[in-house]
Amino acid sequence: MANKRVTSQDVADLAGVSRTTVSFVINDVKRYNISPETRKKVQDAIEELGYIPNASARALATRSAKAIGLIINRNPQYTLSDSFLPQIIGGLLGVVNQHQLSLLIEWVDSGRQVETYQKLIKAKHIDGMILLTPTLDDKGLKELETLEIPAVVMGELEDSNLSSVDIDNRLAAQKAVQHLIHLGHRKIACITNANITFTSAFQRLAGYKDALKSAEIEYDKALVRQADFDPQSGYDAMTSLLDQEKEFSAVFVASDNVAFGAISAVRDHHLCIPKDLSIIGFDDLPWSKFTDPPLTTIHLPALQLAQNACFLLLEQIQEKDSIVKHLRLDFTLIKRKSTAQFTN
Amino acid sequence: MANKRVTSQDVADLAGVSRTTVSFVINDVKRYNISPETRKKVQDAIEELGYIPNASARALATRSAKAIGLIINRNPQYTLSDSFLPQIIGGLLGVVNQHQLSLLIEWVDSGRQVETYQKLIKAKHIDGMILLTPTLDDKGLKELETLEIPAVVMGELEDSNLSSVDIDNRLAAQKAVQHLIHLGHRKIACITNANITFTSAFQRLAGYKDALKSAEIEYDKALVRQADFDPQSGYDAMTSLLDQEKEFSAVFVASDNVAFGAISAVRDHHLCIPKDLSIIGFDDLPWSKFTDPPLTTIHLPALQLAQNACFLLLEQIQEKDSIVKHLRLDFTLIKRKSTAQFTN
DNA sequence: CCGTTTTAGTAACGCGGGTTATTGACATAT
DNA sequence: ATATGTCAATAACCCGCGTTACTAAAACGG
Repeated sequence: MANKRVTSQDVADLAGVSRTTVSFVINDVKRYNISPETRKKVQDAIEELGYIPNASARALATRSAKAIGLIINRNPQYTLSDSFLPQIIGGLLGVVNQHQLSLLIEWVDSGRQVETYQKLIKAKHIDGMILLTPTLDDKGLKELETLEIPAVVMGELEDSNLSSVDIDNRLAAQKAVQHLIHLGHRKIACITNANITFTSAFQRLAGYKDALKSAEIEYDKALVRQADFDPQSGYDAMTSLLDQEKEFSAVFVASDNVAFGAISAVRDHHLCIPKDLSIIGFDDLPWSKFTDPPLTTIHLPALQLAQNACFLLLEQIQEKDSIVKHLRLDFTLIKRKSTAQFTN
Repeated sequence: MANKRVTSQDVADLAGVSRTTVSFVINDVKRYNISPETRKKVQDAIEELGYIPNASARALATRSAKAIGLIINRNPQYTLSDSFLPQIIGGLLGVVNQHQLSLLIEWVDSGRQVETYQKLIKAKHIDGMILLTPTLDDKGLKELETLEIPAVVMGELEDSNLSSVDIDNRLAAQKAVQHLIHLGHRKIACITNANITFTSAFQRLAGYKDALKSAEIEYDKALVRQADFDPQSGYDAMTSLLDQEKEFSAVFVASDNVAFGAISAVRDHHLCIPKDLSIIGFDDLPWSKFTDPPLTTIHLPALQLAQNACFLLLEQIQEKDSIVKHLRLDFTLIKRKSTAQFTN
């Protein structure tokens, strides 16, 4: 490289002051008053040399990385079709940039969560982390609690000491299914968004059951399928439902992404939505209003969830003894055209 | 924090050796032979203390950050509905993890690219960067060339010294439109994927023109609209096309995401795809086969593009004088159900 | 005019780890 | 027995910056 590195010493030399003074100017240390003239001299020198402090050196000296990590707890293949991720990243980047931080993305192999979390934090690559799509069987999360590491989970955990941000998945799912019930449906199938080791899948399924129970409809296992995040799994699940004898007039699909595949399967069975079959989704992805028919769904404030997760995390990082919080944001039932009154 | 930091000195003390030896063991420095016994002692000590080297200190000493950056050159709002981003991140994470690196995500405000690039590199936050969705008017890119910074562009640039990875957008677009022409269509509209300051939009539009030209069809500006990445803009563009007098029997939409909105608009005009109107997309997103009707499109190997971009970047980082390369991966025309023979 | 306080700026150390030059111990050659 | 050459391990310095403790000069008060 032709352009050799510029250090704060170079700035100091050019400005005719000490390195300490340069540091004071840069970090705007109030306690030590430095005269306007020297301040100006330093700033000019910085400008002239195009000096930018070395992040690693800074991190080393201050013991803080000025970075947070987004931890994706899934096999990458699932991530590929995740229409949710961009929104989360967008939300995080907004906040992170505002605070002059960096965003690191990592994905952890299921089964080696503990090591990965430890490595990230101990290496001081990041000051804290935001955990995506937690699973019930993640032993790493338990470990995290004891490690006293700043962390926020995007999702709901039962009796955990980790802060979390999410909507009330269970309640939202219940509302979704109740919407179907209000429309007169009694035989309601369910396709989960994922394997029920994922807490979101578990809770949405629980909400489905709640709704049935409160309407005194018997839960029928034969009407439930587990999908796997992507449209293809939704297609397969719906096909499986339609190919069996069981009758049903509506389906609660616990993710729009999955629902998209499910709708396609319905079409291939030459059934009409919502005439023959009502479908309600979950997530309200950016394209959900453009499906055919436009998808009735639960709107989930993805951007705000991400932003709030970030705020919570920053709070934790700054004050070491901040309280654990479980934020619940509001969801909305968006009625579009994929659900209709039950007609026999 | 209860758990105080473990340094290499602690390891050295426990193992009864010097810090230097610990370093040699960790980095497996071949030149200095250390006896199996001491190696074992050190490794045991590392294990016992759960020692993990501090990333910042390491970066400082080695002058390499062990991290690369993914630079998103767009306003975050556009990113939110980008079905492409997860695939790119997935591809990058795979390679990056394999090489024990970290992935940083940044987005740059248009207009301040230069500062942002400089800041990232000079601060040594990252060793190199991958630039997404370049625009023709990005002065920062020109600057990058002179800075001799490891960088790879995902996209095509004309006469640039920066390495790049992409498909041949222009040719692919041409093939797409030719497919329509082969089906007998002559009046073919076009909706770009984005503003044509984005090179991908510019080139796909150029391919569209190429195809028309080689079939001796006159280019008609009235049949062209610019979209803006997301389905909504596709909906608006298609609506605008349909609402004017001009006739057309097919549309080339330069992005599936945009096409998705466009299809919705067609439906709202009570037209049938492909009977009344053929549509061909571009990108082949994970859900494109589930649209109604399944979308004929250009498949773009997103994962491989990302992986190759990463490989190229790593090469550049390792050997400082590696040659500039412009990789062109293959695309495929995926014929599904949204295009049909022209019938008057 | 001299002690005291304030102000402006600096020397020096530490953050944690990579790396070079050097040492001392031991084996080999003369 | 002395010189020469390995080998294993280490002392010491460097990376670039933050920060504490200290100093010299100026301002102040009586």
